[in-house]
Amino acid sequence: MRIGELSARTGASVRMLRYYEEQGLLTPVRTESGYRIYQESDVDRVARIRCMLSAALPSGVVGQALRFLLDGRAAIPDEPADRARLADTLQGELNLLTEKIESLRSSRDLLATIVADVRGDVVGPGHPGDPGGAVARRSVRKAGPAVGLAR
Amino acid sequence: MRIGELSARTGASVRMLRYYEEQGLLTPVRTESGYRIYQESDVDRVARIRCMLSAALPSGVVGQALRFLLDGRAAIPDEPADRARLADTLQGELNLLTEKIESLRSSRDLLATIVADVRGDVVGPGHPGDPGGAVARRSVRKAGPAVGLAR
DNA sequence: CTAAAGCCTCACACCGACGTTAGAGTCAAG
DNA sequence: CTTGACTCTAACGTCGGTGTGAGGCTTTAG
Repeated sequence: MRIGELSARTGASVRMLRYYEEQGLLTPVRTESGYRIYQESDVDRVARIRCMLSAALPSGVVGQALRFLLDGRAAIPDEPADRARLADTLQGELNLLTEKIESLRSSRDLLATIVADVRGDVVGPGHPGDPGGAVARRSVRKAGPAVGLAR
Repeated sequence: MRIGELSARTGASVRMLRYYEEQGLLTPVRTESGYRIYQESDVDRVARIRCMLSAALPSGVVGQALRFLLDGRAAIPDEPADRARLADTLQGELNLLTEKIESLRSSRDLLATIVADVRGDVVGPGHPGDPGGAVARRSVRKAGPAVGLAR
């Protein structure tokens, strides 16, 4: 497919797709006239890219991770030494990714606490028309630092 | 404490601390001569700010979260309608964040299996005493940029 | 008192991840 | 063949988060 279709199917702008290519995250082939031709699998790939970039992962990490996430074992070298090096590299990125996830989880938990407070706590005395449902009422009363830091 | 000490204790540059203030995320008092004076609690606060910013949360959300942390329930609007809107906004961010986390986790898991694959092949059948955690085992032998990261 | 260290406020610069525009080529349909 | 949608490259603009000075006060140590 060409870039317009990929854009439509992924929600990424044409500009973003070209930018990803510039960064080595996508490598479409070209027609004689220079048009980019993408594969079906690139739809998936773009989704991954956007997810990882939106999590503020360095594009180098994104690129490296993508090569193996999407190309699978085909990219595994034969030489044992090469494989060892590769494993270490990937392990480093794995650790980065894990850190990032922990950081995100911490932020999410903090956000969840706040949401619960806003929804629940301040309901106040005698507010008849209030549709009480969705979220539990009990939460932080004095608004202390209820959430720990991850780091 | 003054800005230098806070910088040293948080690892954030002086520039960053001033920038956070500019964005309303920190509100140190000033001496007569204009020096910023921070509180103990600001150490924690900076850690939270950096955590949330590194998670690429929208600055508005960070600001609201931080305002909540600073002012406690005082930051929650009185008007039920305002509260509802705020809660919805935050809930939306919360959901987005949760999705992002799930997606990243799936990427991480995939990456983990690949690493295990590569490493497992390298290590061979019997390797009992190997603690899976640390990396630097039998790595970079020939050295050289086999898998260079851009940037 | 004086020098060094620390802090202040601009203010310009940079990088990543885009948006936008301009000018030109390509392609399918009428 | 012409038109209009699509694509190309190239370049500049923007915005958030930082680095890096310049020039001038303040505080602290000797």
